[in-house]
Amino acid sequence: MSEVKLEDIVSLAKRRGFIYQGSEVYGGLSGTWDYGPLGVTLKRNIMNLWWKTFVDSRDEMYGVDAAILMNPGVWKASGHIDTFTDPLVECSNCKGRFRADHLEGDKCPNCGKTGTFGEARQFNMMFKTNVGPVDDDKSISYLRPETAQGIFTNYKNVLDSFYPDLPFGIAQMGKAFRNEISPRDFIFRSREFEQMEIEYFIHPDEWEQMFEGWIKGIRMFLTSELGLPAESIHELEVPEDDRAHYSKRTVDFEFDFPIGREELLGLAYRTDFDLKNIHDNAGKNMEYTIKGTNDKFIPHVIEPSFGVERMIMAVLSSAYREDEQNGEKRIYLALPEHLAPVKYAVSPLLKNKPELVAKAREVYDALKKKHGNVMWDDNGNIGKRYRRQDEIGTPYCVVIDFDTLEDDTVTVRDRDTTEQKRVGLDELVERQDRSL
RNA sequence: GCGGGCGUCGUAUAAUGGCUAAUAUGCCUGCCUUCCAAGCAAGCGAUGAGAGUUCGAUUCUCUCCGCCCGCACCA
Repeated sequence: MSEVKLEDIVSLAKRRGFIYQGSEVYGGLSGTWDYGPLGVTLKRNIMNLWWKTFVDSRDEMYGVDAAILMNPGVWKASGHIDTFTDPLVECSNCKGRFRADHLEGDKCPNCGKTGTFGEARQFNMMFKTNVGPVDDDKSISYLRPETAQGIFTNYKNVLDSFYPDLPFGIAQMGKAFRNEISPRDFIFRSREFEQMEIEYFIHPDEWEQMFEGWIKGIRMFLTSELGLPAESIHELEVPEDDRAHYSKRTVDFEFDFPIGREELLGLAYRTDFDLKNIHDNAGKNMEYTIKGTNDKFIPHVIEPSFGVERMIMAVLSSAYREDEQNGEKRIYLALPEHLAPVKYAVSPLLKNKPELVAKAREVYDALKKKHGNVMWDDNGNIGKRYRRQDEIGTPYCVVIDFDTLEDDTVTVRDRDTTEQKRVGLDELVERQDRSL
């Protein structure tokens, strides 16, 4: 399973309508990806599952959906304008480029020459744009490089509307943009991506136990909900040197991707850094008063930050299977049933028998009405349909044959075992599955 | 962003400075088919974009775009 190659996933994703290169007909645009009919469903299933797990099924969570364009003051205060701007210098000898603030002296780390560096140039990883019709310095804004700030800027609004007890959290899913120097590895690092983030507001005295609680919650989500194999998930305690300056503890959840072990999501204790910024810079009181007391303080924050595309890549690569069937290679996606873009494929055993087709249509309509994500498939022969559905991860293929006409039972074929069971129609339609 | 490699139907591959760019698979239409890519027949579908050299370029050259590998980057 660790032998899954990224190119196999990319090829399947394109061939079967999950993920295409962005702007492909115009030659593409580096770092962008488009989701096809199956991909968008898979993606939404994952996002809905996350929302259901961390927001809908909890009492202390609140959702928001903030604007992508924000007042540039946000990015000044957050440090993004300063720290996302890396001064780069170029060596005139070997043409290598390096971050000026990472160099020791004027010796080129590549070719070893000294005194070959030109002037440092700024490179900002935020996408800059202009708000309003006038293109001048005053109109500059940025596409958000993270969704977190849209939560912090609404912290006060949520307080005013709900005044929840601590601890409570605000969650958001949405697009973020980073002008990466080199987007790579399929959807793993792209310039436009989607985040799912929570800012969990706590009393500072409780941060350690809250942090542990989030570690457990995340583990549970990755394994029980997303169905990722526990042995492929690794928790990395990020050492102080590698942490953001405001973070007192960060744990990266890493995953064994086809491209190697890489970060899947991050969990960071951000202290009161962000709210304090707003408190100090925007002149707004961000303090929280414990109800019935005069105990006032700026809440601290624990931030789980998920990348949607990385979840998708983890799910796809851990679901990708190849095995042998009658001497032929069989490719299938062992997706958890509740994530699969198509849950049932319905076929008449034979396409040229009108009574079978009519009955199959009935079954299809009934299942579609009940479950939504059901596909009609009468292409070629039955074996071909099975293989086709295997590749897109459809857990169940329902086949209507001559017996169905007699006793209202159908064949349900299982994707992973390829075994077939005879199931009553009523039982199938009323079957409770894990809904999203 | 640097260095190297690469770019041919949806996918995977082949070939060529000159006839209609080939094969498999896929897709599609018809026939057939009583459970794991069967068969028959017809069809669709590509030289990434632009410029140059040339009588003629998919092939050679250049620019751009994109992909892959390494370096760097990944707040």
